[in-house]
Amino acid sequence: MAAFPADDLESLKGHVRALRPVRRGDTFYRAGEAASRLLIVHAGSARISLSRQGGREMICDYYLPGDTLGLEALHTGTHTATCVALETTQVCELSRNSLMRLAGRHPDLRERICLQMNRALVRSQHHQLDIATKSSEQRLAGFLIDVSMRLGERGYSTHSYRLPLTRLEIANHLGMRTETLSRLLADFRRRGLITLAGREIDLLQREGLSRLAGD
Amino acid sequence: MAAFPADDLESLKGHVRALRPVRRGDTFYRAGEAASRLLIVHAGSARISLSRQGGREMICDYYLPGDTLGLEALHTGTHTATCVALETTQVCELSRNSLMRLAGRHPDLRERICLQMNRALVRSQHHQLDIATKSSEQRLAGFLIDVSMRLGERGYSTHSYRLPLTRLEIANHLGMRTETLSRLLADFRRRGLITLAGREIDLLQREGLSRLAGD
DNA sequence: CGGCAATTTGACCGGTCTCAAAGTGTGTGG
DNA sequence: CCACACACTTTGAGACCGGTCAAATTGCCG
Repeated sequence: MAAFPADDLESLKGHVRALRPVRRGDTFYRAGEAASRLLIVHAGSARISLSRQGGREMICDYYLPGDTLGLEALHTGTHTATCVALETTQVCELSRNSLMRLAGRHPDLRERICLQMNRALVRSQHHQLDIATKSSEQRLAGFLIDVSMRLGERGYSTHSYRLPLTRLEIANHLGMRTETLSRLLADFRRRGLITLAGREIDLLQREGLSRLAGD
Repeated sequence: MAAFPADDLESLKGHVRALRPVRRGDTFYRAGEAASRLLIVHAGSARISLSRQGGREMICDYYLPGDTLGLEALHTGTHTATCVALETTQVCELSRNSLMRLAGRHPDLRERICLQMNRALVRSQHHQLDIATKSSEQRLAGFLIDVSMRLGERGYSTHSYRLPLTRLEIANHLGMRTETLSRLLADFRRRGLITLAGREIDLLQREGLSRLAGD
């Protein structure tokens, strides 16, 4: 999911409104609610999740600064997922009405929106592939690399970072149990692939992890 | 994935070109190829799949008459998935150029395209959820219901139909092995939930299957 | 009708899950 | 600033689902 281009935000000036920061766990929107706006992450991070009756829930994806929240609901008008802040997070809002009005005048704006939706679709399909065909170990290695790359795109270190999700959230996102995740992390550490202290992680052997991830 | 509305096709007259039917196994496009057009299924069915080096591949979704093929590539210009006919299938093509040109003049056309992409995204996320949180049995029950509903939307019987995919393809789509699928189908039959002869299937207890599917 | 692909069935194995319990952080209120 | 409570994380033991390998059976197309 590429960042929302800065020049684009520029052209939206006057239509985008910065909201006050929210804290970890606060909800941006819930599945079933009417969707009235698009949110753009300014600082912090967020996750979207789906849930089934019965309590089972899954974190479909996570979002970093520059990413757009609420795309799933853009054209239906109703949210199909729930979006929650992962840490203290600030977003800007763009109302659906302004967006619709602007879309007519700015072909490149709607290009960008569609492009982001496109990327979300491709990401989702690849995650499907991973969950269905890879082992837990491969998925975890892939995840560590994925986070690293996305942080890298935003100018942060790709080698050493703070995990944006808790163990519970990571396990859930990868379709495994926290116990399994914990064991795998311990294993990676034992093999010298990473160092780990709480949420702080160092990728000691990117190559090794990439190879493990299996593509 | 809703069907492409008939009145919309009407308005596209002169821009949409019917292609000659292709047979089962023929490829509409491959991952990596340049994307120059959108395809709309007229008769028959198709599937899209992703693959990793190493041969592992996954069928992400399947498409029935009225569905649109190639959405994943609409804005990047390069296909990220491979699309293959499931049976003798006829599609209509709409070139990307015409589409871009038309999009300016027809706000509702781009609404529709985005809406379809939206639906594809939501479907993909839900499939993620299913693969990650449901048992093989639940996924299979859910799949049988899903096919039934999609056929129903198109005016076919929801009770009795011909499976659009082979066992291998179904298993792959659901993230399990053909052996597992075969055993589960045998089980469903033994329990009186379905009858099955080759690809012809009857859902004897929709309710039971729905309950099994778990939501 | 022959041959090959698709499907089914069986036996066994292994990766993950489940249940349980012990550690480790972390935030809040006193 | 400390201490307590509670959430998060780790570790262990055992069970089970689904995968793997192998072989028999069925079905389909030339």
